[in-house]
Amino acid sequence: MQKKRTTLKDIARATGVHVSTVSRALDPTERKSITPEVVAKIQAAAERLDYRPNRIAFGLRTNRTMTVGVVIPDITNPIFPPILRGIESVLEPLGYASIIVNTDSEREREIRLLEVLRDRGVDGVIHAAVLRSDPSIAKAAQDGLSVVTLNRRVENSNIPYVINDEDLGICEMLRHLTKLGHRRIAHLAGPQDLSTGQLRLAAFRSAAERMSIEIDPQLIVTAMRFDEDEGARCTRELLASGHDFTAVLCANDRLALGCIDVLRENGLDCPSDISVSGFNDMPFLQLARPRLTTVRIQQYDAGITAASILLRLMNAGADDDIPLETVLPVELLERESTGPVAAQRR
Amino acid sequence: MQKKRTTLKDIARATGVHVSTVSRALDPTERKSITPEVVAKIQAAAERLDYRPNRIAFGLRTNRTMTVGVVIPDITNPIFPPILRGIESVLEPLGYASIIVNTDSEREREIRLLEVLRDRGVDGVIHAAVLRSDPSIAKAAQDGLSVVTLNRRVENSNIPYVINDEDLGICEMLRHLTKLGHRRIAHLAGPQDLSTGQLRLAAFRSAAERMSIEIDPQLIVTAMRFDEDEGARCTRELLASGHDFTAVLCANDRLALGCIDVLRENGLDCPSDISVSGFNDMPFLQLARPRLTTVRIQQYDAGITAASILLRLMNAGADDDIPLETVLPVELLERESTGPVAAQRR
DNA sequence: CGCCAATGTGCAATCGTTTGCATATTCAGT
DNA sequence: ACTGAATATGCAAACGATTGCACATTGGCG
Repeated sequence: MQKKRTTLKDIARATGVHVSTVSRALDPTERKSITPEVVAKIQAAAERLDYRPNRIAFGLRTNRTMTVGVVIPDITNPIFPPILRGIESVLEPLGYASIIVNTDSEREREIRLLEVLRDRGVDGVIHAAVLRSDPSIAKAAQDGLSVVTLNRRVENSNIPYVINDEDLGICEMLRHLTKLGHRRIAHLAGPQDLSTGQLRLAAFRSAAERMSIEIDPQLIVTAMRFDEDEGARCTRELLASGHDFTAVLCANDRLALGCIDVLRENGLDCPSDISVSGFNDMPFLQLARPRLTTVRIQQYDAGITAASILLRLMNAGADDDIPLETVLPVELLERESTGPVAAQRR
Repeated sequence: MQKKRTTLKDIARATGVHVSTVSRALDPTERKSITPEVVAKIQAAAERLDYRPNRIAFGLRTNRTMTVGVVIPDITNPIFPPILRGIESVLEPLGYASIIVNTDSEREREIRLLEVLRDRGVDGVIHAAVLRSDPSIAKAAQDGLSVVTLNRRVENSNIPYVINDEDLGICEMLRHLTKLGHRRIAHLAGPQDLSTGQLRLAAFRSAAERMSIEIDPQLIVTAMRFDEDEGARCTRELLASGHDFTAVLCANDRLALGCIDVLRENGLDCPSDISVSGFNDMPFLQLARPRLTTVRIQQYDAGITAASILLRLMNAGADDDIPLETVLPVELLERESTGPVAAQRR
């Protein structure tokens, strides 16, 4: 029932020229081949009739939809909104719109949603939910779809990725804890099929080795998801194991929040009994008490960076060489959840 | 550089029938007019060639993009992600994709983004960022665009809207406070150009009247935005006014969080000195201490409801009568930020 | 055996653009 | 004034689907 919009044909009729002339007059790069006064006439008519180009027809003809897909695990996870705003801040001014889809970290969903995006002819995809080995996205990239991955990377591929300096973050955190006197340090690792989980665990191991801290293998527990429930479960496991520890370095903030809750349930105070650290500095973390010591990652900037790379990818001359890896700096935030190792141990 | 996809024409060539026959064979509602064996042959070919319909071409021909626009103030505000998931949960299975845009509550941005959405030929719009009087969206609806507003409503229009039972929520909160003995109750009102702000203030006034509680006009302070900074500012104003109060009923959670911070800065404990209440029960609120007494609104369900109504609107026979107003139930959550009025007043 | 209705398929136009090519006009140079 | 280039515009074919209509085939029935 939409009131019909004015088309090139309408303008052509109104100005007495051919529709192709109108098309050229309205296209900045083609405009030069048209007499200035007829350009003026056409622009005036376009203005008067309130012409708005039909992007669908444009898309069909040119095979460019000016749309990008953004794949994330779950928009409800607060680290993603800032990323999305970052992406939007570079893409939207250029006329791109984005379609955001949530995979809930389910492989079938991810595959299906990727199909959906391709069906809609997106010009590119920013993917913040890839698995470490992810054939579907690799294949899409192979087929010529422009793809950038964010926060994670798919191995053995030449898909550009933007990640945070996980290594440095973990390393600084570990140094921070040792400086406070901690030696028996547990690690709540993230899911190992996600590159962040895997990277942070590897970073933990290698940093410990470098600093000559002996890590009891029993003190490394792996979560199946990055959420509070898993943080709680892993902490219970840790306590049940009977192995002693004075600090827990968690692979992200949500694990840390779950961890602190369980410690409290068991009469252990954070930080006076046990220190706990997070990773990400997610939004709203400042509401939690004790305020969590964590590693800040650049969420908004990550979005900006990924979008910029995607742009270059989409408009790439083959000449253009796009950086495969971009590592964003991180920052240690010392707050209240970590403190000096207690004098008397439990 | 995309590897070219298979089209109806390819299937037609492969099966030796006309492209229109292929189209019909693949369309469930048209299928019945084609001989079963040729349907089978066509489907087999479609399968074999991995045919995926081109939605762009479909959109151009049928004027249906199977895309809806979702307009929100800011995805970074945690009440929106659940709403979006709710919307997605009904629209995505039906083949719709959504384009989400952030207005940052700026009128020009809102107008421009609405244009963007219309340019892209969205089939409908869910608008959670309208102003109380909003000509641009009213005009769009007039032009035949399907629109539903969410959380807010535009006055003097017949645009269907989904809101929460603000009235009931405020009323129950006020009753809760009075039951605790509070009489001198302040109100941190939201922006009055947003219908939630306006509705909640009106509800506050009328509920107070119904309960015969006298409200000092000086104890009503209006925020310019729904955020912590404004909550803080208004609370300072309240304290500076010198008027006495024992409770602050805030128009939303973020105002309440800002309020509590400022009270604490001034040596006032919540709830033992002053009770504070919020509204929305936004995600991550449970991290805050004291845990905030608030009114839970149904965020996910609001998304579901709005999407369902939009669907009916988009597929409306004129016969179909769509509810103009949907009011979702709310629930009072008594937590720690409200308590009995202190024996000795400051 | 012939006629008509029913059924299945093909034809071609259409949606609104873009774009390679053909054509018409202008203009400069001799 | 005539040729040839340069320049501006028009023509028409795409892009990939849908859909009203025409046509051909079949089968039933008198």
